[in-house]
Amino acid sequence: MVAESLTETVAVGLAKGFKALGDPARLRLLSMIAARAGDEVCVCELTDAFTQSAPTISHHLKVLRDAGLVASERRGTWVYYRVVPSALAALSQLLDTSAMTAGVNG
Amino acid sequence: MVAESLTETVAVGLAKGFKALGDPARLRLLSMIAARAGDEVCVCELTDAFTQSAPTISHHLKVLRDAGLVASERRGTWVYYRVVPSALAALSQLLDTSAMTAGVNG
DNA sequence: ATCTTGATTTGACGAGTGTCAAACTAGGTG
DNA sequence: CACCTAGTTTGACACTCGTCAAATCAAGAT
Repeated sequence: MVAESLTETVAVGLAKGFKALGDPARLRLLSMIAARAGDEVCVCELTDAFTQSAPTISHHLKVLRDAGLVASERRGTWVYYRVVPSALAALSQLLDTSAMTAGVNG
Repeated sequence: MVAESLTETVAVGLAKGFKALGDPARLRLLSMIAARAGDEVCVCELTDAFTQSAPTISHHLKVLRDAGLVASERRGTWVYYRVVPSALAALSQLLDTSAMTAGVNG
């Protein structure tokens, strides 16, 4: 990761992703969804695991969805969420590169 | 990354880190600092590269510092910033694990 | 059609955030 | 000392965010 490669435009897009992760509730939501490993998680399961109200959970899921970190699908009465691995990988890679770059040379 | 391993307390700490990255200016700042690879970057260099005012840049650097992502040191008239690789690695790892977990199994 | 359950949307409110101008601190120079 | 440059802190303001209650939408059951 080089400074010149991170233009304002690119930074805005990436920041959107990190911003979505910048809330404990959303981080836990993503964690629970990711733990399903390919399977989806019903929203009802998620709301049950949190103290926050259903509208609040729905709001957080929307933020994660708008950031492209998760995707949702309705099947009958229930809505299922799953992670978007490539999106998470992109964010991870940015930090990983930074860490390595910082440790490798001088 | 398993859902049960991400307790509320842990989530709060990690979210703090991601939250600090959730702003384009801070992401670019971190990028510029990380690009120095072991060396430090003078604040004067950073302020010159941004359209925002010096107080604003100083504020963003403080947010990154409070999140433990960067460290600062004063030498004479100037203040130098450097990344904290372990902190970035921790955040990166969380996302990396998520992505892999989600892609590996069902 | 009516009712029930699951999920999202709307509206509102308090708390937090990004930004700048102005004031202030830290260190060096005349 | 006075002065200057580098950087941070303070105060203020508009804007966003997290949260919930109430209303609404979606799909099935009676």
